[in-house]
Amino acid sequence: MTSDAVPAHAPLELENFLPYRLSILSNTVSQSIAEEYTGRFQLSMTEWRVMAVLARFADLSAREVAERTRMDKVAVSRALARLVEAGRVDRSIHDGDKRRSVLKLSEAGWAIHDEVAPLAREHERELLARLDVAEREQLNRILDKLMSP
Amino acid sequence: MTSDAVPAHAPLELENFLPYRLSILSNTVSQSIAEEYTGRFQLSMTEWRVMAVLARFADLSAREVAERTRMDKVAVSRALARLVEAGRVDRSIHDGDKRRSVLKLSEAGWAIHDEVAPLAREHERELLARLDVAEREQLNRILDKLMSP
DNA sequence: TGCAAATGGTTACAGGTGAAACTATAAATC
DNA sequence: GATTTATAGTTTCACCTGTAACCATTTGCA
Repeated sequence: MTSDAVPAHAPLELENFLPYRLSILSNTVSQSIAEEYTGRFQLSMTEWRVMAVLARFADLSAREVAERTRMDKVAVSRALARLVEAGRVDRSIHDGDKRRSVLKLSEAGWAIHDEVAPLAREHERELLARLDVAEREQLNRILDKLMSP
Repeated sequence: MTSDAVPAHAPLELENFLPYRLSILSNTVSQSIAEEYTGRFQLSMTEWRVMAVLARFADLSAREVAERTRMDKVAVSRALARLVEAGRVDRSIHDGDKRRSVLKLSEAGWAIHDEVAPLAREHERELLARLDVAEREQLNRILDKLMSP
């Protein structure tokens, strides 16, 4: 008989499983922001991330953009190709190292940035509005701990 | 002169921008778990999610799996096709509705589940070990608030 | 009953993605 | 200074993804 040999299995409760919860939340938030700019500016999420980094740190190389965005260097290369093609990013070659590119937002890139950045900020504001001041501090501290090396 | 007409621009500080931090953390965590099973079991992340849901709730339809995993119905359809093909999920047809499928893990599916689930749990345990008890409670409460409808 | 609308699921298409291979340049080593 | 090794960036390949169109079945309703 097998009646006393049935294994327990112990399935995950996805709804309480932290990695799953983080994934759902992150996707929901990122997608709702992306909806605002993908249609309006023909801008993919990876492209926007590259632009946001170049807005904050000018004259980066492609590798540095990849490090800052934590994106794959191939993804960055392709996003940059589209952004340069669209005239949103200016690419030149590094003075002392002909392998490196030197990247910065163009006028047109800044114009888009200055429209998208407030939209993104507004989404963050709405999200944080669900939390009180103490919870926001807690969240920041917790994320710091979870993301530390 | 333009010296008093330079616009502020106000780029996002990605490193303090909540949606971005969530995205980085979520991707890091999910990928480190996925590394454990993609190579060993030829199992994609979407397939694992489908299996985890079917482990917890048997006899779901594909649409119900999509709802529970919050995945696109097309993604679910394709993951199921692969899982059924690999003999990891049994698919039959609903009694009173010939459109619906009725899905459950097979023996082989359960065997994989019983290896992967502990790996996933161990990763969550390691992640949560960075937090004290109070912080864990705070995180759960905060995620509930952020994810509520 | 008959027919339009809704639903479950799959397929086609048009991208996007990472791993690995590749090119060009620079740095290190001898 | 020549040769090996490392680095920046692109291209190729094989695969994954979402949207829209599609088929089959069921439901709603006249």
